Amino acid sequence: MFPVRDYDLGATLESGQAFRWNPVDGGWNGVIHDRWVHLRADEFSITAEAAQPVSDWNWLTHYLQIQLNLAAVVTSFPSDEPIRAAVSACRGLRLLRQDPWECLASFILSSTKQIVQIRQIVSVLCERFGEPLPAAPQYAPAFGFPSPARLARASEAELRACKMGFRAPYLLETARSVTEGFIDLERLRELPVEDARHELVKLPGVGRKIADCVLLFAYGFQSAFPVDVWVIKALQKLYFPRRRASAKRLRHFSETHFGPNAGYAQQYLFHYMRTKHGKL
DNA sequence: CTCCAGGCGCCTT
DNA sequence: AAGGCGCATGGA
Repeated sequence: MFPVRDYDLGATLESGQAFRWNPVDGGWNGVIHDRWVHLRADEFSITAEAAQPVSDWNWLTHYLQIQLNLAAVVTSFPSDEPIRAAVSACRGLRLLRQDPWECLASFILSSTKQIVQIRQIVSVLCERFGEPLPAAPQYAPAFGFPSPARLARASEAELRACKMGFRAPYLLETARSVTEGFIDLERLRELPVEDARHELVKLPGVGRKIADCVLLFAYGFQSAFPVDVWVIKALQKLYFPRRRASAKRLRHFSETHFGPNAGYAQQYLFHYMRTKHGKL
């Protein structure tokens, strides 16, 4: 059990940054670095149940970013009305610190897909290509996220059979690039964010948006600001309600307005737009 | 039925 | 530099 304040576990796990958390029994089942875990939360703490005895929970607390000072992050936001409304409506929403390969592969599969569909594709991919993992017996079987080497050995047809459509060759080529050492995902941690982004967008199927998702959700570069259709809607509606702003204008605004934790602000705007503000 | 979804790559201007 | 289009698949 981990004491936490101001942590909305459900919003965090289901806000479209990770795709493998399933709500069960008032909590969530998921897999972190090949370890099955059941999480539940109350007002003051998060409780974890693993399949096997755990002596060091660092993998979990790091993933959940339990030690992060959220108040300090929120204080760094600009004090304008839209971001205040988003923060107020999504109190306790956090950013996870995910595995780079799983995050990269998942977001390659995300383009022009709804979150529910991304979850479905990733689920089938893990069942077919991931390693079976020990899980608590009363729950569904668990699988690890397939390694780059395993997916590199798959055929494009096998991947297409997971319903990923035209994204299959992108995932396959990227898995091969990682396996063959064309890109070193661990080394990106040590690079400046611009250099890490430059490396990521070399991969097929990885443009600016998906690269920024990986930089933000896996590597913790909190200045990375993924601009997708929802964020464009949010920026347009909340910050430029009168005139239509070009994509370039919105991008420039996103890079200059939100400060050092812009990526965190982005997640609030994204979640606010999707859940609370969506029908406007 | 049509429209569009946490885009990207490639082709025109 | 900026904009248009096709790409699979399946909900709404």
